[in-house]
Amino acid sequence: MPRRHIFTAVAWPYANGPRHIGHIAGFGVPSDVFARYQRMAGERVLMVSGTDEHGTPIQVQADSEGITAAELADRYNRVIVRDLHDLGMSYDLFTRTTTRNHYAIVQEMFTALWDNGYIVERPQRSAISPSTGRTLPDRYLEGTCPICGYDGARGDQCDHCGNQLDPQDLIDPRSKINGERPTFVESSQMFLELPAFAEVLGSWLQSQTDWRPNVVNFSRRLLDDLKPRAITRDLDWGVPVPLPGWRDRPDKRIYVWFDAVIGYLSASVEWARRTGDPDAWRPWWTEGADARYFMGKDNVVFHTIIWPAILLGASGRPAGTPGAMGVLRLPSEVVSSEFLTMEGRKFSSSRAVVIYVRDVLDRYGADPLRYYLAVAGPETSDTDFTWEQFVTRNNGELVAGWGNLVHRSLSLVAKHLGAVPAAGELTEADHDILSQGSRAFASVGQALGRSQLRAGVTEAMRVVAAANKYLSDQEPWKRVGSEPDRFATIMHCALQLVADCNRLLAPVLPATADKVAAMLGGHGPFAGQPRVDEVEDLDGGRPYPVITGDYDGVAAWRSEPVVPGTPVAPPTPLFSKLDASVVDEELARLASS
RNA sequence: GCCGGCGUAGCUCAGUGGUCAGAGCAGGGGACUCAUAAUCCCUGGGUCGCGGGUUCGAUCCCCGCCGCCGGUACCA
Repeated sequence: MPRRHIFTAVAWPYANGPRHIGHIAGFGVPSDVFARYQRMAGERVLMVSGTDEHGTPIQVQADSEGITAAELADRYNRVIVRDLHDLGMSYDLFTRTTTRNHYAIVQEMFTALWDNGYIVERPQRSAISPSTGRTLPDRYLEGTCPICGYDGARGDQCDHCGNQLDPQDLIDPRSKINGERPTFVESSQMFLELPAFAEVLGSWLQSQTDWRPNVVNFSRRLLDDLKPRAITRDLDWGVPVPLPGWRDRPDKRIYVWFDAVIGYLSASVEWARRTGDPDAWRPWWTEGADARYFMGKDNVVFHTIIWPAILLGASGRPAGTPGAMGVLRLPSEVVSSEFLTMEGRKFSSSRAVVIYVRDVLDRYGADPLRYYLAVAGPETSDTDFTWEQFVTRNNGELVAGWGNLVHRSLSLVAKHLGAVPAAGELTEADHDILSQGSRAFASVGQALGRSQLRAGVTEAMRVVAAANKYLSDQEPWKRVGSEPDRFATIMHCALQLVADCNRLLAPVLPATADKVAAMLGGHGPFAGQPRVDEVEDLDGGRPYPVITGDYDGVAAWRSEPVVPGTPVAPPTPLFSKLDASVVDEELARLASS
């Protein structure tokens, strides 16, 4: 079977701070498990992302710290790169939106849309901060609600009475940033003509029968009321507008969301250029490829409406001619996760309801976190994270389930045999357990290929449990001296199951998988691990770190026979049992931070 | 307000128009000792939110209600 091209597009984390585990649960673990599975299954995967660094929030935060937006973005780009690398995210390229390559591609796409008539200039009335001259987004506006009189109404909506508001109607409007009264100024902005794509988007969405229902339903409703959307702002931090009279203006920039989604394309191009073949990205952007996009549900509108509209318009659809990037394929699936809540509350950095990825990695390691988020993450509905469940899953499933299977099997072999034994005659029980291992590749693979992590991991862990039961039933430790042949056969089967389960779990537990593979006597790459490279900007900009990796030669998604005679050393524990006091410690951290 | 989702054993969740509604964990009992007191077996426990309706029959379909949550795109 020919290898398919599978584009794995991972939502771009915003570089205004460290990421918390809710972010990772939404875009991180699901995308990486999917990509790793597809690579093991033999497909050609291109997985890209980067930090999203433009926009008002970064500008505002930089101002408050007395540094430039670029300096702030540099800082958090580095923090996020380190977090995602340590989490084991196997990007082919994790870059950023402040590269010259990205600027160029964004401008190409803008130009293509402009040439096809899908971008038009219109006056727009918007709130401007008098002290900076910058657009003040609705989220930074507050005032008294003209409908109910509530004083904390946001610019676009009153949290008290729930009515949608026009910012200009706010009584006594003020900036949340510095309290000043905004001025409402009419200025020219560029608008993306979303209504022109309504019909094409409608039939495209209609044809998606196997997406998660929440994504399709939500998107179809949006189509009913599409309006042109401003894609520029009065701001000096962002990609310049590539038009005469606009290009050199210091106060007009492309809106952050327009440029951020184009990152999927620019990162693909950057990856290709770095491989030495500037066109190498194209096979992942043609109709024959599979293009999966992973994100939290707050990003759905950008991936099912705005990004497809950009792709369509720049490709000359529904009318026009393809731009410089050619005809670009639409997402084949938009995979959205719901939200993770934290001990019953919504994540909120400002209210210290937050668990940072870095802290979990440092204290408990990447794989336990990946495992938890894969098996108990917000796959189909909002899901609560509790430390108690984290500890319970870690101890009961990783330590006592999978870790124990590996440890007891390898201990017995190392102690009494020193190498993988050959199997003698197989009993029915032997055949049965071996068959459970080999058959699981189909069922677990099907689940992971459809981004059903919970089902896939649960199925793999069922095999782990069956193997533990097999050992308990066969009681090999009673046959060491009395029935050496039977002992060898049982242990051969046990090691085969360890090897099989290790592959089944490798997409979720890549670091652990490498350890187990090594303990079974393997050499060379097994799961494949990312690395951080410091690179030069390809077009003369500043250097920056990227996450990349060579994932060729990862273990195959099938049962491979263990080889008799391979030396087996005594194992070291794979996971650490967590004391119940961890729960109290972490809760205390939350409460006091 | 509008749109959507959820409400199933103590906890976290799965599930189907029809034999006794399931899993894991927690609880109770037992076996074993290779293994990080890990593993394995047995077991108690549920008006499937409430009230109607459709149907021979609904936890799963429809309506209403209560509760919880999310979205409401110029917040990423």
